[in-house]
Amino acid sequence: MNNKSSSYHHGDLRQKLIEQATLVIESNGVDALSMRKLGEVIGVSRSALYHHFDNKQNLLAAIAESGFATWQAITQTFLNEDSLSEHDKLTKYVKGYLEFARQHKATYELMFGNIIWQNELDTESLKNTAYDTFHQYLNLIKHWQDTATISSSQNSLRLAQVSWSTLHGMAKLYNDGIYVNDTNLEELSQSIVQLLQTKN
Amino acid sequence: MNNKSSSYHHGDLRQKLIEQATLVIESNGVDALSMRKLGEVIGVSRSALYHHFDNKQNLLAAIAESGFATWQAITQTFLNEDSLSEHDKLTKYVKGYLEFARQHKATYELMFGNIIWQNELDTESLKNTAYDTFHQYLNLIKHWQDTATISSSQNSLRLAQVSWSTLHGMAKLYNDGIYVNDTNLEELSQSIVQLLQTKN
DNA sequence: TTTTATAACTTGACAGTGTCAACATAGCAT
DNA sequence: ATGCTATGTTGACACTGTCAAGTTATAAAA
Repeated sequence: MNNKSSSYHHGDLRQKLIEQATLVIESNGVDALSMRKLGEVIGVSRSALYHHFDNKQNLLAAIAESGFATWQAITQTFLNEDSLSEHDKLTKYVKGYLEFARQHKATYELMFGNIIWQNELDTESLKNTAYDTFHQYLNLIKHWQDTATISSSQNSLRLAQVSWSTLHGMAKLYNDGIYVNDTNLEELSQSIVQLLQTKN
Repeated sequence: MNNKSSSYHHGDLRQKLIEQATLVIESNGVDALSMRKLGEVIGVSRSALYHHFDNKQNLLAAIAESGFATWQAITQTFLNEDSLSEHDKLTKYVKGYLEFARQHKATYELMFGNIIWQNELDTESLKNTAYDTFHQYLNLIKHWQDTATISSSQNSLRLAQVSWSTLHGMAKLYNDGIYVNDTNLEELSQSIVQLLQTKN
């Protein structure tokens, strides 16, 4: 009775699934994630997962959402540090973005990948979270333009879109194995900041 | 001796497979491609494909390689037009890149995706082709810096990496469904060009 | 021309996948 | 105690990529 009751109802299975799935994809890639194996590792039958996620894609979406939360927490940490200059915050944002993408390759892939964005899923809250992240970035761009930290010769929205594209593109090119030399990331961060600072 | 043109039951199956597979992925996405169905549609057994490609990934790599060839041909067309100014060529390159990515979503995804770049496959020639493409872009950046078409305040290699990241990131964000408004692409192209032109 | 070697192709099989229907149980609220 | 619901299980289905073993068509060699 003791062992049976303790092993039947898992209690926090949903959270455990997200955590274990994240572990798997970060060490072996998104494609290596199997619903059946995931249940096996946790010690639960293959169908149990479907009481917590309608399908595999929704599990992946949950991982992505927790990824956005992590990134939001990271940025809040240094954006609230009063001792940092605006320029330092900009540099930290750029470097931090690329580091986050590198340290959570698979999660980052999910956050901005077609698996989540091209299909109609239960991703309403995820899409809102993602939009919040971009909206916060747009506000930062505006603020840095106001404080003359970066060039204000361009429309804020477009500059935000273009510069975020740069961050995303570099993260992808690195993560997907096209930019292989990791010591470059520091230099490339500097280049991005420099490009944003140039005026005309 | 010319082996590939020699006709058997099917003539040039290898080429047909690439063409049909491209059709499938461009209309239904890379994930929708099934080796078995592909053979079925062409009228050949499931195992026939493996006499032309060691595995599915190598078929995808072949599609990617033909994608690089297409892109190379497109750029050559307008880069050789003497009537165009350097500034026009730059604009055409940026707009053309984003349009190419949009018109060949799935092929573009393969060209720069982890499927090809993260595994060790028969991709030596593919990787060389890809490297040639980037090398040509780097030379263009140098040339445009020499002709004062764009800013020369940054190291050429780094500027090439950063600006290519911008192109790639924007293409990905658009293709993966995060940037949904297609009328933006024209404006965003202008923004990229403008950013490259600014001097300090 | 006949033989032979080889490239192209087929069938059968295996291990794996996501997901659903049907059933079973645990634990809580009534 | 009774019933409800969340949570779990097993069996099954229709897929998937890929390989081993066998077959045939065609080009080269005899």
